[in-house]
Amino acid sequence: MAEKFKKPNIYDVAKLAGVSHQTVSRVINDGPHTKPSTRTRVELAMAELGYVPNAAARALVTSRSKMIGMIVADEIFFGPAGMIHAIKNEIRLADYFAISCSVDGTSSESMVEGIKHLRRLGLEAIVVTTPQFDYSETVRQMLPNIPALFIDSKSGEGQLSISLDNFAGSRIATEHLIGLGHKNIIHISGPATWQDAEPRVRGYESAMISAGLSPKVISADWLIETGYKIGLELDLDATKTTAIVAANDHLALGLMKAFKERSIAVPDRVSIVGFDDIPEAPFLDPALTTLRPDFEQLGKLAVGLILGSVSQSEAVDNQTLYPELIIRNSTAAPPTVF
Amino acid sequence: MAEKFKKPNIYDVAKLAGVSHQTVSRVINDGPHTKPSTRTRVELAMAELGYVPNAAARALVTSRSKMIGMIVADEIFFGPAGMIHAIKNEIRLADYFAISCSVDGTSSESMVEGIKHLRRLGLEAIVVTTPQFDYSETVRQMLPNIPALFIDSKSGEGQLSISLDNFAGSRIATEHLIGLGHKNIIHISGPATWQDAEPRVRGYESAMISAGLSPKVISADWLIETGYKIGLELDLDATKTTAIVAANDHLALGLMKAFKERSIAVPDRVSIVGFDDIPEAPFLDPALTTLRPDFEQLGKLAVGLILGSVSQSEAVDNQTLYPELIIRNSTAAPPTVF
DNA sequence: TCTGATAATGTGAACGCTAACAGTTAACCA
DNA sequence: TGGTTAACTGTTAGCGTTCACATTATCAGA
Repeated sequence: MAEKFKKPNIYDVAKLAGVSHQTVSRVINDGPHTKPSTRTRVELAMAELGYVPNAAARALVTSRSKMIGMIVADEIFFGPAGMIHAIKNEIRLADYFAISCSVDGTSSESMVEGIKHLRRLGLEAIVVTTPQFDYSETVRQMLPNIPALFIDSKSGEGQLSISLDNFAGSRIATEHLIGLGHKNIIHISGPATWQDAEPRVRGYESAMISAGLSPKVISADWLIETGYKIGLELDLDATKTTAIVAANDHLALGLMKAFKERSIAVPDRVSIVGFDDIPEAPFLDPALTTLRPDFEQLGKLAVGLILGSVSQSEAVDNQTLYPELIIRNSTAAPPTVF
Repeated sequence: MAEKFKKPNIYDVAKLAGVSHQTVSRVINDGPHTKPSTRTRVELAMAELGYVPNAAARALVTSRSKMIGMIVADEIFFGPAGMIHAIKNEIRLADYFAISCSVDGTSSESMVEGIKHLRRLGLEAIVVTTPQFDYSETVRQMLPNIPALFIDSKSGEGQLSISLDNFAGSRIATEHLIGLGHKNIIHISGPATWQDAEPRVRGYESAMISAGLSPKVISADWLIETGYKIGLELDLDATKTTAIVAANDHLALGLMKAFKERSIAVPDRVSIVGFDDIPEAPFLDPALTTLRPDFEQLGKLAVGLILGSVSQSEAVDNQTLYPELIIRNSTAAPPTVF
């Protein structure tokens, strides 16, 4: 063990099994034209030597690395984290390797560094999850010749992209409130730099306008703290606001914290809907009504797309990536006063 | 672009620059003995051709892949996620590639599958973050000859391992409560299968015994739901309990939710300390006193260890991986009644 | 028993790079 | 000026695979 241990290669296996290296290669790759008896003999030899095929050598000759790169940003947030995790799992199930690289999603310099880092691996595809900015140009320039998939990217023209249906989700949430009888519903939006934020605004507006109500949007970011600050300042009575569609659960949580301090009852005085269904959501006070995205489905679709087993048009067709509305206790009918 | 595009190799660069391929190689690897003028000439040629070194070819000849594998489990939890993220970043800063593979930390079959998946890449090291079980034997058997680092692993004998000082953290938390005047303090522990849980119990017990108080532990897992259930059933008055050390923030959150429903005031009737400092902690009601681990430090230490720049004994010496106590509003002096 | 197909196996080269060494040029000092 | 050393550059081989092809074994059917 202490002395230099040389890993066995295909020739060592071949010699032990009494065949040529090419036959061993065929066994490894499930190639055709291999007699069952020789196959088992080779397999035995591989086991005995503890042989493990060398991915680098294979990659060199086939120029297929079996690796998929991932550029990820903002993975601290619940949404991105869920997506990334799901995609990684699918990549592995497809017998590929996922190599991810965290970048600062707001700095194109950091982005370039990340791509440079990944580039020499000879990736077969790349998945980019930078929810704040659109780096499709950068990626395409630095990595032409390999398919790139953008998650939650604004500009979907002529490139693989996929996203949760934020529009639909937001619309469903708003309709839920309208269905309960609310008229004055406001939306606390995510930051405009994030690609997710805008469709959530549009979904809300669309539902409001369809119901003959007038939308009102307050811009924010994704942070609990921001929700809290807004919650402290918001004058609900002036606008007769009885319900709020928050762009994510964290904003909703911040609002609730502030309302608690101000003795504004949720949902009696004001209803709140979130977005994400973070693990804490059911245990907040009150339990939060929210939208649950289907990350698993997204992962499957993503990997299907980049590996070419699903075409872009197909993906759009069975795009059942609607978030699901989970109704809990933070939403109720509006107070009768209004 | 449509027709087959052949990537330039080292010879193409050499030809364009009018040098030998070996000179190009020297430029790439910052080798010694290269005249500045030739160096720039080669660099220009590389830029012109868009040359990117092929990692597979290099790995093949040097048998150094520059890749570090990570076997991770339970990355949905805040603690593991933070560690993993930090370690990955450090790996990248060291100019290595991190390839992670998620496994089911409770199934050794899944573990074996994961290792098999990673093994053929010719990893230079492996980091194992399976907070529930100890897989050091499996890893050592399947991947002899490469250094393996275990995070939060119980059995640290003769192998690289590193962990947050859960014992110290838990002790500090308990001492904080004792310092406030509490006498009857209980601990809701994490699941025994997790390697983090036990030192937190011991830290609590140690502080209690040092103060001449008698410890009492209730076993749980990490889930909010479990904290909630325990909170619903707990008879604080019978035991005159005035403070609780929860093994993590989620348990604390569950407790608080239950206590709210039962109109048990926090911190007036009972103080609660958590562990993790999840992003939500400051915005719970009341804001949660908790312990914040230093993941960044852990990541640095981890990568230093596996790449050999830090020795195990050194690591133990400057092991400043104490979690920091963040005091918020969920802890206060005990009610005067008791 | 021979023929021609097809199944099974073997042979050499190539993938793109670096290690090891060999060779050449420049630099210095006496 | 020559000779010695250091700086620079080139040549060859080999890392462990797979690919394309060449070869041999097997087995029908006539």
